[in-house]
Amino acid sequence: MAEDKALTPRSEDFSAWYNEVVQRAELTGHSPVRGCMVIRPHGYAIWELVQAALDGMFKETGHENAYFPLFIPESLLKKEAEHVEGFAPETALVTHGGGKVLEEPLVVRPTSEAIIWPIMANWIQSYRDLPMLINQWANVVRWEMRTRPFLRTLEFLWQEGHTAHATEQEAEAETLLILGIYRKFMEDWMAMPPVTGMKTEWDKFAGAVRTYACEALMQDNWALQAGTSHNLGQKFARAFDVKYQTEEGEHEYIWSTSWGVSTRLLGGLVMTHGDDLGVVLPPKLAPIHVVIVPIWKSDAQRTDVLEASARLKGRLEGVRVRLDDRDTLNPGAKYYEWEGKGVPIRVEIGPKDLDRQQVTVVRRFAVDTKKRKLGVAETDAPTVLPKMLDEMQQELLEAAIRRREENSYRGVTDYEEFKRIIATTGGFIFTGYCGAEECEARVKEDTKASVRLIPDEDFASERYPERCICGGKALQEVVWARAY
RNA sequence: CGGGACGUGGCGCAGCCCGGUAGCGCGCCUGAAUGGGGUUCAGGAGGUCGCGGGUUCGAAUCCCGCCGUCCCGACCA
Repeated sequence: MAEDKALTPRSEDFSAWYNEVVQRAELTGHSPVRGCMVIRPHGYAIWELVQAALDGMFKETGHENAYFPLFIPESLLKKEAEHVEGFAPETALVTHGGGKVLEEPLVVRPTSEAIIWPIMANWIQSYRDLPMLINQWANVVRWEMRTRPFLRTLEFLWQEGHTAHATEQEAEAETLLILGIYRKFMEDWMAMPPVTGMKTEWDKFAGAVRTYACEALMQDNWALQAGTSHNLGQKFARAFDVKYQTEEGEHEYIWSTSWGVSTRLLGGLVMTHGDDLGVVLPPKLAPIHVVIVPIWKSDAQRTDVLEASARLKGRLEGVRVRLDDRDTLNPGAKYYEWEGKGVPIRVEIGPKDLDRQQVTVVRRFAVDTKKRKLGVAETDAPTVLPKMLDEMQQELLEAAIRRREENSYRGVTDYEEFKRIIATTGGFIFTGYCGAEECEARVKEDTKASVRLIPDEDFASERYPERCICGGKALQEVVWARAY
């Protein structure tokens, strides 16, 4: 499918590799619109698995889906001062409709707080209506200067949760619950273990009181902000006049949250696991778990191997199997194609296998390379393959955790050492921090690394240095990295 | 938005300097053989040369303007 036989190796040019690999795997395609991408069927199938898993987790925790309009009257977006300041510069504005100039321009949603809260305000009357836990799956538009497939596009798909609570504590609990769900999803499904924590004051969501985030380390040791959960306090409630009546008959503003993950996750998936052959998919998010490649030389063999292939396919319950019986491609060509797309397991069935009553099983990756290719008795395959998929999922996670730990540097105090790490290996650098925005700005200027977050108790060091890397007194610990 | 490069069949490119009516590789279609790591041979289809204007007998090629893409920077939950 692809024009060149080999991908640019990751070690040579990670960015070029990334662009090539998403094309090679047919995850994305070019569009005639600047900065917008096409998500092709294989990419969209992965997104559907992401959606299904997250949607289930949201519903288990009491959330319901709804859908709100794409367009936001400009006046509504302007109601929350910080929010508009943050988003106005990157919005698309519809000024004409039906051939006429609109009386009021419509903003194409960059996020939906400004359209959701005026509507939800009417849904909420009483304390009995709370908490109100709403999610929507939608597309949003942000007019970014520079775009990259999945990582930053003008239009992207995401989910955005919006919840209303009676108390500040409940809103904070919700914000943290979702952060936990995101983390669990990234670990258990994506095998992309993030570091979690809180954003600095100046890096939080426009209009939030606190922003929590998941930051995952990619193979080039740059960080990817993979999900955010915001405690909005009463800022939006006040801006959009969202009140409820308490048991005592008083009128109070609600406390709200919002949270989201997007198709950017797919970029993270590629950059976390991909190799120089293409994408590597964790089995839980692989649209195809097992591809069967039949091999034959004569028509008689063709009949036999196709029959054996169909038999195996029928016995693999709960496994997503694809039988690649195209006779226009050589087996080798098929291997490359499916490896590029990240299919976890390939099963080859040829005359030699039939003779031995076995199938040849080839794993897309293997920590123990001796296990990459094995003969498995045909009768055992239906039990061996599902087990193998579970192992692969686990191995990917373990490898990613190992990589994150190996590339995390703790207790760094010397700025020269900090600069050296950023300039050579990169990774997460945990340091003491004075808390000054100017301090981060200077480091950013010097090294392009930024404060990713203030790590939560699961990631914080036992003791962090007393001094910030600027030499000032450290008030807290932060994690630095170069970021996408 | 500043600096640089580039827009030519689906993809990647050559041709442009020195104007004469478009070519290569991959992919695609047909047929045959092949088939355990990107198969081979033969035949074939496919192009408003980014858009608009100008110069010229004649423009992919020269000139002007616009649009777009990529890289660096600025910007970026």
